[in-house]
Amino acid sequence: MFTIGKASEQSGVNIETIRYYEREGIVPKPGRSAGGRRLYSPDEIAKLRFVRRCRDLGFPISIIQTFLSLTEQDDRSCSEVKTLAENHLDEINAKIENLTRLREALLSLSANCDDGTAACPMLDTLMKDGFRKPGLERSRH
Amino acid sequence: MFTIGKASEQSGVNIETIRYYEREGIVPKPGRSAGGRRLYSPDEIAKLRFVRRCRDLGFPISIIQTFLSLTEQDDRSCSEVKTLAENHLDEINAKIENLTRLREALLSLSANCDDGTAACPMLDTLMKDGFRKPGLERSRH
DNA sequence: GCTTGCTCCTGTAGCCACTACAGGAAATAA
DNA sequence: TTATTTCCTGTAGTGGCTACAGGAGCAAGC
Repeated sequence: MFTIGKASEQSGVNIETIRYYEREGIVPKPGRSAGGRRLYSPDEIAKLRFVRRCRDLGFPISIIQTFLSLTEQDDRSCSEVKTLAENHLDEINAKIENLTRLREALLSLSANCDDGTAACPMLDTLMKDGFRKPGLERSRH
Repeated sequence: MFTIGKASEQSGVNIETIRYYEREGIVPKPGRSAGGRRLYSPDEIAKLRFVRRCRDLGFPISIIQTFLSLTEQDDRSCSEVKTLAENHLDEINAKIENLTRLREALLSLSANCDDGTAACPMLDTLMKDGFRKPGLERSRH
């Protein structure tokens, strides 16, 4: 059994984040030592690592919770996982497209932006009428 | 002069968001009618529209505030704008790269994910040791 | 003048996924 | 026995909004 510091090291999940996951019920509450400290089994650490990897892949917590419950009952979970992964892929593709359009818009806006001019043509364009939104939806960084 | 509803329509900024911008000091406080309602001049509406367009381009509020103060004093603001825009472009490019790597990782993970299997190879891989992070940094949706 | 319905007001809380304290207790090292 | 490190709980902050609740103002129709 490992204290939260070791669990953090081995899973790659920040200590504060581990406690946050516990509070939110994303991972089950671990046992405690006599002094009241959290003690993690290798299995519990594997679960934390799994959450981190899914987060690294950009999955939201709500989907990860579904994944975690699917790993408990193993009958025909795979097709559901695939669907969720495909939906996530669609979202990633949409984001890439959106950012690419943003890049184009920014490039053409800042292209005329050269030193020495009193009024900046980029800010000018953004202030005036007639400028159109570059993409489909706003990128929420 | 226009009420907040008209200002929202003309600027494309949500009513609640306009009040939020005012609270946060992002745009100046407008005048009020006898009954206490906000009244916006065309110039103030143009400013709101400017903020929305910058948000659509993905600029954070802090940068937009710099832009707004640069439009007040027009001496040689342009080179500063260009620098900020270029930094923002770098960030956008980094995000696109990151998301592209994510897509590759997800594609190869879900490729083996076919129906009928009891244990899902994707969840399996994510649970086991040895899986490596796809990109440089985590994509925060 | 009165009702209906729309717009507006303030203030507060929620969203997501953390992160950063403060103030204290327990475990370990020197 | 210190000194340092690690841990504990609880709360508040991040960004950029969005969504209420509970009330007031205002315009149009009857």
